[in-house]
Amino acid sequence: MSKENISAREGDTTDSVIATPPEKALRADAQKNRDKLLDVAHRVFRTEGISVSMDEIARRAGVGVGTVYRHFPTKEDLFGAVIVSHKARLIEEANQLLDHDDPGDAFFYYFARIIREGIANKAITDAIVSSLNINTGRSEVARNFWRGIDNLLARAQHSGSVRADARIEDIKVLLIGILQATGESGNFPDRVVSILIDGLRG
Amino acid sequence: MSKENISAREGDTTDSVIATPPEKALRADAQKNRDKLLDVAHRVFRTEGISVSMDEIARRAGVGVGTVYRHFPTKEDLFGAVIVSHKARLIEEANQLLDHDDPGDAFFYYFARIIREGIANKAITDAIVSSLNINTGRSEVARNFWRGIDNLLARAQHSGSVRADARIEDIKVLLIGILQATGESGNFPDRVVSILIDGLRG
Amino acid sequence: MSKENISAREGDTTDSVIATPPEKALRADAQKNRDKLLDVAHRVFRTEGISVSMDEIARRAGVGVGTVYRHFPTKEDLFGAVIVSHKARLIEEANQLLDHDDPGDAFFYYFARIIREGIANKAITDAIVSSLNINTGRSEVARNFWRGIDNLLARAQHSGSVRADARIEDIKVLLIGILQATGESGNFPDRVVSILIDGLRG
Amino acid sequence: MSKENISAREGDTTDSVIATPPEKALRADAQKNRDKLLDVAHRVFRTEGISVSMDEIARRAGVGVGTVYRHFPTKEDLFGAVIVSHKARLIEEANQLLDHDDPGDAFFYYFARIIREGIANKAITDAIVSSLNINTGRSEVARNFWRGIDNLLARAQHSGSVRADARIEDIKVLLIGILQATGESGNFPDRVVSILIDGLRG
DNA sequence: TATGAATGAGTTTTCATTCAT
DNA sequence: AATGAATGAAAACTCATTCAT
Repeated sequence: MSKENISAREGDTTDSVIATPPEKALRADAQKNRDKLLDVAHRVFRTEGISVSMDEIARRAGVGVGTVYRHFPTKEDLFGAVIVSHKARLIEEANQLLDHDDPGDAFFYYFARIIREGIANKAITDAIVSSLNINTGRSEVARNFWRGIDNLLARAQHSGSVRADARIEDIKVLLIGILQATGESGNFPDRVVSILIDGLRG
Repeated sequence: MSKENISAREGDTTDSVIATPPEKALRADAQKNRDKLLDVAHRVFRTEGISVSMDEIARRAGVGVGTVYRHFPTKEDLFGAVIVSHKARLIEEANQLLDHDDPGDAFFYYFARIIREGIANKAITDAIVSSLNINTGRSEVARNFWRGIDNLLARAQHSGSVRADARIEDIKVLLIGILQATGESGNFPDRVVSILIDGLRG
Repeated sequence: MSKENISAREGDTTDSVIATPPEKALRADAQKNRDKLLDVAHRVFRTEGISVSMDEIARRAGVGVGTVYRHFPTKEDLFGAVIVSHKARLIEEANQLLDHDDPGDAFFYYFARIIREGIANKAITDAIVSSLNINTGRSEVARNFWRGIDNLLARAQHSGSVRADARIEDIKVLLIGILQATGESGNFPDRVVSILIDGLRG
Repeated sequence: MSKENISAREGDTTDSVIATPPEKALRADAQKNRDKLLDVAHRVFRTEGISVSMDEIARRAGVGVGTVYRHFPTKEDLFGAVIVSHKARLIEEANQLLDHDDPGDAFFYYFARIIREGIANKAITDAIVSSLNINTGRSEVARNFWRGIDNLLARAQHSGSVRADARIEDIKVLLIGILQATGESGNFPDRVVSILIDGLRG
């Protein structure tokens, strides 16, 4: 598997999916704060894990805690929002990969892609990991995220590149597992990914 | 991989290694409390993870916190004690598997075995996970645990049953990953294990 | 020794040094709480010593423990704050006494002054006592405090009013000793001070 | 002041006064435990201060905590007992000094003697220090201890060697003060004692 | 009588969440 | 709307004292 034979969209960060806030439109300054908070939360959750205090997040975002709570009534909500924004980006990428010539390459590339993203950004790992819990998908985005992979998987299986018995749940487990296990190191685990992909081949 | 062609010791729980309490013999009542505490800690760590408070453990064991601390001076100590008893059992099993006829079967069986144990007991998962971080192995038991797998791995690679480029670190990542990923479900992830094992074959 | 021939500032409590709160201006309510806390801590440390719990201080101040910790992240910090305010006042006074006409009177007055302060406030005693142990002076304030006395001592010795062999360490011991010994009583020990001063005369 | 011109009884440790336990006669083994406990408590209070736990004392004495509490119903009681045994020895010495030729020497020697003892043995310091609190003397021994000094003081004042206005309370404060202040150092504070004695001269 | 296991209130400190300014 | 001060329920751990063995 190589991502070279794929029209890679490395820096593609069109947040079109995130842009839609839950409720009504926010005032400009409120939206700015919300973005700032998500941005800070991303960085902070990535480096420190979910254990950072809300005060710390508020401090780094340069706002009061009250403001954090205005936007995210619960710490879990903030964390969830971080998850969502990351997933949105990846969902888009999955959709584009559906058009790729080689279904096997597309799937394996995406599989490795997610791991790569997660390694480089603990927030994504957290996002994916926690999306297991919200399993059936409390959020639309979480559902879409896994559906994106599922589509690539189905196509790859249909083409015979991926073993027929693999299910999306298994992919979930593999991804979540490897992401959590390598989360701290920061290095892409080539051999391990290679093992997983070989195990997945049809 | 099939565990059937192995003199399986599924229920084998000979705790010969664990049975030896650290110090001298305890008074009857103290021993009863210590056992009760370990028992409660097992169950509680398994279901709720290590986040349970010592007060909660004391409450469920029907003793005062002071008693918990008399037996286990630190929460880490209590957690460690729970872990050690499990690991000790697994280590013993690994050593016995070194004598098995088919090195490949032995390794793959043990690989699955650990996952099975971890699935059944969150404490084991936590233990294995934390032993990765302390990498070189602060504790003798942790070192022995990984050494046991490494021995089986080397033998299986030598016989050609496992791919030559796999290293013990990769096995760690795979185990830790899958254990964390499936920890909540409680079911043995047959297909996922099959994928991993296929990916590991020589 | 007589403090009468000195422009005595018995009640002089110009807190010019203390008056400046550490950081920025606090919100009205926060400042009120901070003041209340310092006030309570003063009284409580004075009467009960530093063994009082933070909960107790919070309770007496009519605030939650969290509030105490917001203002003083550590018990030591709270204690330190109480102390600093007292020492700051005494340091200033020592500096002013350096200008006094009679070096002997100045020294003896200050010597008695400190005792008087310590008698009236157990926190000061504790502070002075603890500043002995940290000998070289962990805190700037502690160093300045003793330097203030040392300056007065040197001047008095040079003028022949105080025995030449006395060293600042001796003064420390005498002050600390008498403060601790009379701490509980609450009365100024006239005769004892007189004895000490006679023993110190040149 | 010199102790050389006095028939010094440096090692004199006849505990005749202590030997009388509060209640009835104890069984031999019980008495042995009581002695052991006092011995340990002496050493331990001296070096660690009153903050040592009862468990620690029991451990060092090689008995169970229960035994400690059988002999001393309260930690305070144990501490009190330590105090008493030390005072008893000093009381005897004071009584013998009443026969000394030079009343001034006798008093000053005893004064220094107590300091010396206290410096060498924090338990004594604690004993004397805490006897201030039990002021009027909850215990007979405490009363006798101070009466011993008072007798020496009166005789010295009558002979004109000690200033007439000094009272036993002042001596208390001076002793307690210097003992507490130099307690940690372990060195006899020559200059400070010299200052005190000069201040006390008639 | 001795032992040491058990107790549990109390200690310092943290942090998600609420609410007055 | 934003702020950040206040809250108080934990959490881990200690230790004087009691009591079953």
